[in-house]
Amino acid sequence: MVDITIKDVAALAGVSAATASRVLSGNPATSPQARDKVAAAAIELDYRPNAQARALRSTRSDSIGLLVPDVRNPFFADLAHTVEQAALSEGYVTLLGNANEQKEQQDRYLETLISRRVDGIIVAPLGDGGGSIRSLIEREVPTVFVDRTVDGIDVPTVTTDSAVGIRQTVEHLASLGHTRIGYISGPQATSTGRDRYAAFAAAVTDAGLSQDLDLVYFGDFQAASGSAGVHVLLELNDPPTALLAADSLMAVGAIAILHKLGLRIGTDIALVAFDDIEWFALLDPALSVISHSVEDMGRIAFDLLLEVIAGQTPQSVVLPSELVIRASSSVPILPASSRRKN
Amino acid sequence: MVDITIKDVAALAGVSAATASRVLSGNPATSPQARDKVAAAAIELDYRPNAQARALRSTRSDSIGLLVPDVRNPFFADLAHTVEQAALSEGYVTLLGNANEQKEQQDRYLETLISRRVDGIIVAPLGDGGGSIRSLIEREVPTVFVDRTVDGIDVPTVTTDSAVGIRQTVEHLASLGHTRIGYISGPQATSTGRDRYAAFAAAVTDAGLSQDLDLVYFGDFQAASGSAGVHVLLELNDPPTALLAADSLMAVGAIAILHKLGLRIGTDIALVAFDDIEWFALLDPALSVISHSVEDMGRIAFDLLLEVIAGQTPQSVVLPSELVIRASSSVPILPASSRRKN
DNA sequence: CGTGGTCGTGGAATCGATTCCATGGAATCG
DNA sequence: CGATTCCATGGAATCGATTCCACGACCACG
Repeated sequence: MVDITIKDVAALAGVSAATASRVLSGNPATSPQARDKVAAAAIELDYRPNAQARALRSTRSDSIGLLVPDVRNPFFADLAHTVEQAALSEGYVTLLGNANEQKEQQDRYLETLISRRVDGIIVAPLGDGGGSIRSLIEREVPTVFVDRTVDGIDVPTVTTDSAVGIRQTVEHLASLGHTRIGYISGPQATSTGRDRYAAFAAAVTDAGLSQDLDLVYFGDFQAASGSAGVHVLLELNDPPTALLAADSLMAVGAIAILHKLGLRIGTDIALVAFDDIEWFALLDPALSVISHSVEDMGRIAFDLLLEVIAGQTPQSVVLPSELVIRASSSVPILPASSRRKN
Repeated sequence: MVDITIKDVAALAGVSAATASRVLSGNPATSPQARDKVAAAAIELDYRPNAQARALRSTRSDSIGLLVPDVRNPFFADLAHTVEQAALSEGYVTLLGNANEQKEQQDRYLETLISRRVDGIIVAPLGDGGGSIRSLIEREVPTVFVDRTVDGIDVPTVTTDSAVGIRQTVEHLASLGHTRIGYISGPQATSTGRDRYAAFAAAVTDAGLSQDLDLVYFGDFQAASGSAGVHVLLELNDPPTALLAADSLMAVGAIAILHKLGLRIGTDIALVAFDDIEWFALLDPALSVISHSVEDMGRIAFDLLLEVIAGQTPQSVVLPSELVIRASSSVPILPASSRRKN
């Protein structure tokens, strides 16, 4: 690697390194001549400042960290995209990390981000408030949580009020005649897993539907557990006639297994998924979803982070969710006798 | 931000910064007593080395850059995931950037990665060899291209031999009776766009099918252009009876518009997509695809990068592709007279 | 008992950029 | 015209960690 330093630029321009630095960082205390010479020299040499050295001295790195639980989850891919675009427009680079829904990898990435002295971190956290999450707070690294929260850790967050969408969904399914709704839950180690489960339980109770605990399967937000959940729920003596999956990947797993079992979604069994993904509208039948805005979530998270970096303590934001009804949950339930058996 | 430096650790341990540094970086020239005291002090203070300062002095940053054209494209999300896992297992952190299929943003990210002095860069490049791509080479930054190449830039690459899968697809469609295959191409500014188009043209010629130029639509690898392509191709006086989309996002766009037009995929029109995405198997009918291994591509790209960083010049690798036949292209073509009109 | 060698250690230089401080020349004012 | 302010500039300190170099302590050998 051929490295060109500010001294090379200064030498070619015939000024000192100090002056070169001033010109290159837009310090007004420079003469037009110096400005021209340094600018020309920098272009001539194709000079790129060493971000390491700059950050070392000025204690800012113009970079933020974004830690998501799974890049392959379209929701988080979209989130990464919007955060990155928002950050870029403010001159920040986003270092994206992937925790793979594993606390261990999350900790490893947080360590790295801390030691790289990023200016701030946006994280969709998992696990409890232990490990590196705690370090983050103790070291006063500007931090914002997205999508999920952590008990006992008080940082600004951007979350979705899942309860509204889930209540709408349960009421919608109840109005179609469903009395037994199967719920494929997220892990209780995540706040979204817990919140959505609580919202589901409350909505089911209020709607006067079956509160049979067997109707809940606890997955891990990954596709395979969606398949497993469907398997378990359909094995019940009195299986559900409708399913609600707590995230898109588990919904994908559920769809795959329902296809394999020969069950027609929307006719034999209703299905609704949390998270609105472009692909869901393309399925046949199109999937009903509980929708919330990733764009808003990403942009607001970054805005909050900027405020935290500036030393303020902004209020947390809760975004709405709402049911979008499509073909996968629009047909009234058939009498049990006329339903196909698998 | 509360920062604890190596001096704090050294002071608490009662040794000099030099000794503390030696202990912490595993230098053998240290006494057991010093080792114990420094280790205890580091834990006591929850010390994290400043990666900036370390990288500044030692000229390695233990990080690599990965630049993809679009994180929201499942193929690249998967690629990011595999590269990241491979890198992590070797102690490297991956800084992921998103070019958004725009040369300008690609250049901006490359600038940033260069100035952060990453140890190496894996990039799925776009555009010609100008701009920052050229700087990369001139500065001898260890670089590996994945998925795509750039004319005139000679760095190790990992690509897919699209020709085999495309030839299989054309032959397969021909055997079902299709004579007019519509092709939704990627942009000719990318090597994959050009290669796949050339492969398609050659295969069509060899199979003795229509070489009508109107049957080719040039898209941009994004969903909207898939929809536009279908629109244009179906407007032809003699429209195609089968479609091949050059990537998954354009296939998604194509599927969306075909649904809207009321055309049944697999029956009214055959459809095959390049890139095997989990979701494609879930569609009804399941989508035939040209499959190639992202896992191999990501892992090999990282292996090559390690070799380049070590000063070697490894051979480029070309991975195979193959047709996977599913329901979207398995029914022989119906006589034109019996087909539905849109 | 003196010399040579090993070994752990601390001081100081270093990486590249930024920034404080002092300097000298030009400009402005009384 | 002398005194004061202003401003561009270069020298030097600085950020935090690594590493070269030299020093002193200790052991061993002749």
